[in-house]
Amino acid sequence: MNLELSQTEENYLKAIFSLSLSRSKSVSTNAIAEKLDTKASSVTDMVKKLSEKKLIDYKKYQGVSLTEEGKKRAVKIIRKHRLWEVFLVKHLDFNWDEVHEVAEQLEHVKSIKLTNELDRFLEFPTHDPHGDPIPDADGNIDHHIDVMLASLHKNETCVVLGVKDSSPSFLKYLDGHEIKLGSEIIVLEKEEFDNSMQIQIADRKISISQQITKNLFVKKLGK
Amino acid sequence: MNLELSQTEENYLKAIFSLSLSRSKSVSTNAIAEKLDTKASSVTDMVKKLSEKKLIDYKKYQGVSLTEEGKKRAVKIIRKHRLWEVFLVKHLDFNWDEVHEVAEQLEHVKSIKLTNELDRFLEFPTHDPHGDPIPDADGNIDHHIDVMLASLHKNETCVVLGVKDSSPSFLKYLDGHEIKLGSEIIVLEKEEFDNSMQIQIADRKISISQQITKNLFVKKLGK
DNA sequence: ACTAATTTTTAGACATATCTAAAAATTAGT
DNA sequence: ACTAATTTTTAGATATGTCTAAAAATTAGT
Ligand SMILES: [Mn+2]
Ligand SMILES: [Mn+2]
Ligand SMILES: [Mn+2]
Ligand SMILES: [Mn+2]
Repeated sequence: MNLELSQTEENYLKAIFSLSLSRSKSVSTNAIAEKLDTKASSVTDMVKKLSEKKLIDYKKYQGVSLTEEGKKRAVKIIRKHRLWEVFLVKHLDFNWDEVHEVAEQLEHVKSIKLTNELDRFLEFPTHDPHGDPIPDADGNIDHHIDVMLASLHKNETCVVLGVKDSSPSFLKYLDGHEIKLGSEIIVLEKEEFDNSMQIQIADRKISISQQITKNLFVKKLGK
Repeated sequence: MNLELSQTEENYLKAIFSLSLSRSKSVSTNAIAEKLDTKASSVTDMVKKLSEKKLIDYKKYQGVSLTEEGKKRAVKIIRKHRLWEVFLVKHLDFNWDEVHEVAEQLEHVKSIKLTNELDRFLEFPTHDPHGDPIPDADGNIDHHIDVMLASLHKNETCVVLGVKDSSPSFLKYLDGHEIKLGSEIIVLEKEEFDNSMQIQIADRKISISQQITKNLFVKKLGK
């Protein structure tokens, strides 16, 4: 039994981890297939392999969940992914919509020293460029207080903490409207009809659709 | 025909490149097998594949050599490898004997922007931690002026520019004797019998074997 | 030039990871 | 509870990269 995982195996663990956060409980074969853009039959094969390695619990037709060891491995990969994203934005002049693809590769580099030294070099960042929390060296990870902008009411004020969708197209949309992490938003109007919002951000008033408001993590501001 | 090369294919190109520098002309199947710690039969298979991709010239039983395109690819990988080594030593507190293994992984990350931004971030270094020259973005590369310490005579003085062998064991030996890039060395004696040398380095006098003197690139100092 | 040693290639096998198509199991609808 | 739709698994193929053992070609020695 090989302790070193292939990049593919690591990607499966990460996918299962992130799927169990939302849908909780056990994760279906199809959900994994969709997330990884592969076929259900391929997932079944891999799931058997990871199960033999005791990284996931799997019973035929019952879906899968990560074991403690599997969870540990997944968190380590996520830690690396997010640290590299911080590096790319802070030091290599990448925009937040360009980092994901590169971090997908960097996250598989195996060296504990590399990860921890990178963490130190970056001065132990707590969040990545998309507002996602970075696990510490022991695997502890803060979870999102998932308040979406969509849940706010007229006249409430908030600050943008993160994005749920971090696809380049969404991030470019936000860039285009100068919505960034830390931006303060006031909800001026909320349309009953399509749930779009009229908001004030800095000194601009704009209208954004529910597609947008459902993908922005925010913190409500007292008052 | 896939333009993206696998890590394995990249490693073959790099191996062939470095073998053609020393032995020049065409590189033998066995030499590649030894360099990559694999079997001759595996090399034959891969060599056919790279030949189909027009990255090497290959005729049965005649050995191989890189095409222009193959050379370009090899140099790009070497550029990445060496830039990452600089990063690890300068910013992540790695010793020069720890970087190679990690750079072997990092060199395969695909992103031209990543490479060029890293180069800028490092302020366009010309040499890696082992004294090897770093190709520029256009693939231009200085070649070693390969004067080895072994070729010097009694009373000649030189400065250490690089190491030929960059195995951890050799590098640790050098650390143990405080021999670094930039160290000035005076040849005090040269033994006829075993070619070992008595040298002066800083204010210490030490004796080093031919195994060592044959693996240190130096620049002679006028007088 | 012939034989022996060495190098290189081929043949056939195996492991990983993927796919399509068909079969089996589960779930949903009435 | 039965049937239909959906999900999941199996079976069989393909592609990559590796290996051992045997065959073929080259090179070296006399
Ligand atoms: Mn990402
Ligand atoms: Mn991210
Ligand atoms: Mn190296
Ligand atoms: Mn080096």
